[in-house]
Amino acid sequence: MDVERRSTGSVAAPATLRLNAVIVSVVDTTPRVLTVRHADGRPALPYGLLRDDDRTLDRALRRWVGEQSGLELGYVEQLYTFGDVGRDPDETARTLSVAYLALVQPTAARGDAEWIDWYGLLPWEDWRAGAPPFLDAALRPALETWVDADPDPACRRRRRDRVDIAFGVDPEWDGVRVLDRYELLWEAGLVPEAQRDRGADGAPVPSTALDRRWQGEPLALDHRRIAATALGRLRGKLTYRPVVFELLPRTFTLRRLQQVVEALAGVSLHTQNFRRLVERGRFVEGTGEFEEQTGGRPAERFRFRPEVVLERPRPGLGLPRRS
Amino acid sequence: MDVERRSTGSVAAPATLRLNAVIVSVVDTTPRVLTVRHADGRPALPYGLLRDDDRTLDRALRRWVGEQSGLELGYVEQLYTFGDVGRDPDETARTLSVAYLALVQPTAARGDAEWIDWYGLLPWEDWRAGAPPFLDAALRPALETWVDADPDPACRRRRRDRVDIAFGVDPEWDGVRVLDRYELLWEAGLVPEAQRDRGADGAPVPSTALDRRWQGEPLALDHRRIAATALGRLRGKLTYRPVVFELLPRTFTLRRLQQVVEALAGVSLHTQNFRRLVERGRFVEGTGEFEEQTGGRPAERFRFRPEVVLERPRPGLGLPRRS
DNA sequence: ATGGATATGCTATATGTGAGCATAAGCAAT
DNA sequence: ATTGCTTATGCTCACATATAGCATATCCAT
Repeated sequence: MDVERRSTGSVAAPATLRLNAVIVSVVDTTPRVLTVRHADGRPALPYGLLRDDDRTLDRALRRWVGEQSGLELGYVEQLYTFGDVGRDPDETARTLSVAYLALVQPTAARGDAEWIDWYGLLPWEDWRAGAPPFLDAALRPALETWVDADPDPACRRRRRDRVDIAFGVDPEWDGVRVLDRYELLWEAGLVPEAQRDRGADGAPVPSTALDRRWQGEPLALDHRRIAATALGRLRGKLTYRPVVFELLPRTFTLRRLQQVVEALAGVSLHTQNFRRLVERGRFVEGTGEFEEQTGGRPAERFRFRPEVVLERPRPGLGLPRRS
Repeated sequence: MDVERRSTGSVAAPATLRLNAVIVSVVDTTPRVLTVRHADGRPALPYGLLRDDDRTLDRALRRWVGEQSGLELGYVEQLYTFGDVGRDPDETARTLSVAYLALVQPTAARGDAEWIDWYGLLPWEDWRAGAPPFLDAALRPALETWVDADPDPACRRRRRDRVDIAFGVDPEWDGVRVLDRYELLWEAGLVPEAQRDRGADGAPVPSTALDRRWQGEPLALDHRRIAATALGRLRGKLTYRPVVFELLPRTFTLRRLQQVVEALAGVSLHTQNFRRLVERGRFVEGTGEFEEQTGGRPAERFRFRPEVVLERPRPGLGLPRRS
């Protein structure tokens, strides 16, 4: 990128620009994210560069994802642009990443690419079997310690509020606040990245210990943060746009639809109410075909009705709680 | 920005990076956006550059907005990163803009900066006095002409669907789809920018005429598109985060709160139901003071209760329709 | 046949929303 | 003082929607 000069005389930062992709698919009941191997051996989100002949950022993304992995991306959405200094400790210049979310149907990974479990990265986000026990047993206590560690009462107060909002005790857990939670854990020094990222600055990392098992699998650089942003955004979008269907084949059973929604939302849903929502919302139409391998009563196969977006202003699958 | 080389041998595009700000305040009942004068004489969104010593993009934004206009930004949110080629016809390199939304309380503009009416840019978005009459009289017919202008029936079908979704006939008008609407008008050649932007390519601009009055005031470059993105995002956010209060002084009457919400949402609200929402949602608390200059019964002054974000998962002001 | 699993329908209750009526309390002109 | 207009505020009814169950249908494996 060109070095620009500001009229005030200071030199604009030279920067490296990247496009990052959080490519998601749901296999069985597991939401997965495509990763590649980074120089430091950790998994990382795939990235690519912008070329002169890429007319738009979206097209650039589709091009290099196709080149690298052979995947044809369907649904694509810009997530966020990350540009803090020190994101990549090996680079001398600032690295700017424009991150994208993409949804695809299950496909085999190619080359060094690998699908990993999204909840392997963010284990506290999976509430399908109820609240993860380690939340109360280990995570919240560790956060408490961090809250109390600040000498200033006002700061403690702010920390406590943030924890309460993100990890919701009094109100309830808000599935969308994935990034808030990750950032708190990072600040509290409860994920390995905190150590790594602050090594340069020499700022002290709180020593609050948290068992490795509950810290989740880290990614290279700040990529777990990007993955958290993506999960939060996707969960939000589910409720007002019919994006789930991008992850499903042309026909599917209602149970399968529910599984995929549950995988992304990270909660178990009340089946009967979910079905009512789906049918009354006219998201799908029956095909008359039936699935035989259900292990129970055969389920009808449905297909998505794209017309819903014409019929209702903000068609999304509300999430009827509980199993 | 550094010129990068990809392993495939192609040269990465040199690019210029900017930060753009959509700075919003509501004066009386008018939502306003801060503009500066661009080289071509048109108003433009203020922009600034990233410096080495800006640790984060947010900080960079706050720094140069402060330097340029003296404004201290409170609420700031990253909107979108725009990077299509040809955004700035005068630049040889691609210009990347990371756009931000910022909310401030009414403040005088400094230097060449000027506050302009947001609905001067997007007149079809203001439904506070009911549906703008020119929508049915001029805008929709012009869009119809554009829809029918495509020789391919499948394309016509897609165009019609997009128009129906964005300008909602059967379902209803969705206030959030501001960008969809602006983009359609652009594609249909119904805003002056379309002419300007496509001059270079030589692609034909549809000749569908639309009275200048209904095209809205254009901004320099693609800044009206950014302003549209901002309005849509803000309208969405209103419904699930208490951001309105960033635009209000410490105490305010419920009527004032309603005015500001109406100004942003672009609709008139049912006062009684709005009050019910606000009070039952515990967004505010009374101060016991009363406004005397109402021209009617004195109104109590209220203050925002920041605790709501602790009490409820997604506290926002639903929009009870109609006046 | 029996039990377990899945699919699917139905309903009682609570809650939320839209729309309107009614009253309270100020000001201004008569 | 009375009347009428304005804004503020309280209340209610009807209707839509969501929550949480119960109940039944239909298959498979034993």
